[in-house]
Amino acid sequence: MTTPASRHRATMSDVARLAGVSLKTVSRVVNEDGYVSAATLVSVKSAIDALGFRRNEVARQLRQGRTATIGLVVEDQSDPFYSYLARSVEDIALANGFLLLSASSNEDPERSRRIVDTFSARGAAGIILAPAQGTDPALLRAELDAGSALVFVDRPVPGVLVDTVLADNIGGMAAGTSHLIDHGHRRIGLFCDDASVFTAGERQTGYRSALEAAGVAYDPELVVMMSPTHPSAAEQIDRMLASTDPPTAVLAGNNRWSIALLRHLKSLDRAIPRAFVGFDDFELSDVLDPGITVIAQDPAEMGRLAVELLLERVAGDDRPLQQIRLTPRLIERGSGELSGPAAAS
Amino acid sequence: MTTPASRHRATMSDVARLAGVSLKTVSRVVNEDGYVSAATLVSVKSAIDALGFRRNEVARQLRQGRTATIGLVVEDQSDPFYSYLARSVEDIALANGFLLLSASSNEDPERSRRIVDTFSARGAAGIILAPAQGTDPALLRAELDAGSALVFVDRPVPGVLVDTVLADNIGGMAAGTSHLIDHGHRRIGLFCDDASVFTAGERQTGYRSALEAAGVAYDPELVVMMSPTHPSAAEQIDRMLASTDPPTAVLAGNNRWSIALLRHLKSLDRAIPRAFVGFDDFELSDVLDPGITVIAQDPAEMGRLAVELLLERVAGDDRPLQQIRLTPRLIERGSGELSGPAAAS
DNA sequence: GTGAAAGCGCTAACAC
DNA sequence: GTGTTAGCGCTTTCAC
Repeated sequence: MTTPASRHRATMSDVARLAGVSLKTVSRVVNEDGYVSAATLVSVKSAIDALGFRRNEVARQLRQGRTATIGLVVEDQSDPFYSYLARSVEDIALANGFLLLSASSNEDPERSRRIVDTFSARGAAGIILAPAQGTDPALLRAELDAGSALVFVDRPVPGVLVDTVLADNIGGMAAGTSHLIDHGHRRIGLFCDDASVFTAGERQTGYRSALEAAGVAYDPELVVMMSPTHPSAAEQIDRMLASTDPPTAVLAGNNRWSIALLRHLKSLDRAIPRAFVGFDDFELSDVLDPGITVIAQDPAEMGRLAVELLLERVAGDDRPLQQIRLTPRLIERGSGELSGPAAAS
Repeated sequence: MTTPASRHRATMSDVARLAGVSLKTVSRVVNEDGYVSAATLVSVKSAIDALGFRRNEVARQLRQGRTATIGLVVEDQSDPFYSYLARSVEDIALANGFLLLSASSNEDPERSRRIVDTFSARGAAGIILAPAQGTDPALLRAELDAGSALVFVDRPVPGVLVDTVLADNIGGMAAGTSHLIDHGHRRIGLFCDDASVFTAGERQTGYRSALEAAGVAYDPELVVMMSPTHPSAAEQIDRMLASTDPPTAVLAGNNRWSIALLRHLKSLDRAIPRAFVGFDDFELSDVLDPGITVIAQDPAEMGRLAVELLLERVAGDDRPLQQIRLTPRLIERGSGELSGPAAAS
């Protein structure tokens, strides 16, 4: 291994001494700020090269009171929905000279709070947050009062008014439900997360409103709301499919539920129960047979809008609050177009 | 909990003034360092609460000359392989009080260099790097000389000696190739990235060595090496499958190639050509029909080992260089067990 | 047990 | 054009 007790990193003073100028002149050169004569410019630049000087960003940050860093907190960085969102945030942040601190809340409000707290103490210029359920509004308000910029993605925190980018979960799920109804289904199962998860609550609302609009009675036996990793999730799937009046079509409330359902159905060696529509697109949805019809969100677009809003606020934008809803897109691939018992045209 | 009136963040001096003690005493309380009498402890703590004081980490970092931050640079944060790796790094970093700066190199050495540079200027205690092909060893050595700790994951940079965690790409791909040979295949196609990508080069070596060990002649017509997103990738797949003596089995060099191949085959409405084995596991590999046999890496384990090595170095560990190779695991799911024309037992 | 003073490396304000 | 002086908020050193 190299460097136990090696080279000290050169500072601006070192450069100034070598170039025979003052500290401030070096600062001017490094920051391309103010006027420096051609001759000093050259000598300072060569001193910088000779010493391998690089500006210490921590010192700069302390002096300026702000940093070119933004924090991103999502539920799980390894969930494809969030990893696409994160990648998009990263690209735009980097292009604007900002670095990204990122972390996963694990849907734990305490972990989320600790992360936001630390990001803030590190002087993050702003934070993009997909708040965990149960996040305390008061703590976030304190954060705002302390001067942090904040943008919510995917879900809001009731009572905290900041720029927000959400999907139209109600409209999206209503569209997916109507799509199945249009193909003759009347008994449509819904598997989604617990209603305490904001998006799951909205999606359930969309499901019910589409049923109602079509005059189909709501049957609670057809709705399972829990995490797909919950111990009894598989059992609930079996119970619903084995009931005396089983669903002829199934809706999955998010990508994790889609995958859990498809995996479980395959393990039963049972075809998709006539029809299937999933919320969120996922890799290989088009390669399965039949292709999986989905209500696709655009996580990259969500990330892009969030980071652009944040960067504008950081730059001093004081427009009124922005509340954006992105419209999901129904992508027909086959699984959602399998006809039910009472097929319409 | 409401905020103090001021929009200004309270400092240690503010707390000291309110508590009627010196700055240093507050520092002692905040850092739980040295002895403070019970009475002062109480008054300082209540002043901290009253003002909503939180230590300014940037100032602390400047003074201490180090930060509790580690940087992670991968090819693409939204690639599942790297997102699992990143998630694992994040969890262990957070558990040790470190935050994660993360970015994607996009396989661009210039972007990678800029990121590493910035991480370093921000005082990252260490960096975990999946180096882009073409990364300049001299720049990384300069980084090391400046005192940064560095660990490579997934690939090394020739000539830069730091702790490294790699997969046994040669052994893994040899095992996958032998598996197909054992099932009677003699003409085995290989699709992988260009050999300039370290892992692709090693995997091709593993493929060739397994062929050689079995006395099967190497046929360059059966090997395509390029990015699966390369404009002519689809054309190359078609060409190989339509040749007069097509492969009876196919190997994919990574998860992106597996998905590209499966998608393309589906679009041709063509079954997997007798047999298929992919390097890297991927979501839904078990749900496809037949299930996809893979040579699975363990990205979470790779991340865990890398961050643990890094944290130990940061803590002053000076053991000799660690060079770890993780053994991939062949997971049989059906697609790799379809017999070829000359099936053995 | 506690405090005063110095200084981390930089930028802001204002000289000259 | 360039330099001087402060000081960001904290930790370190050393004195009491």
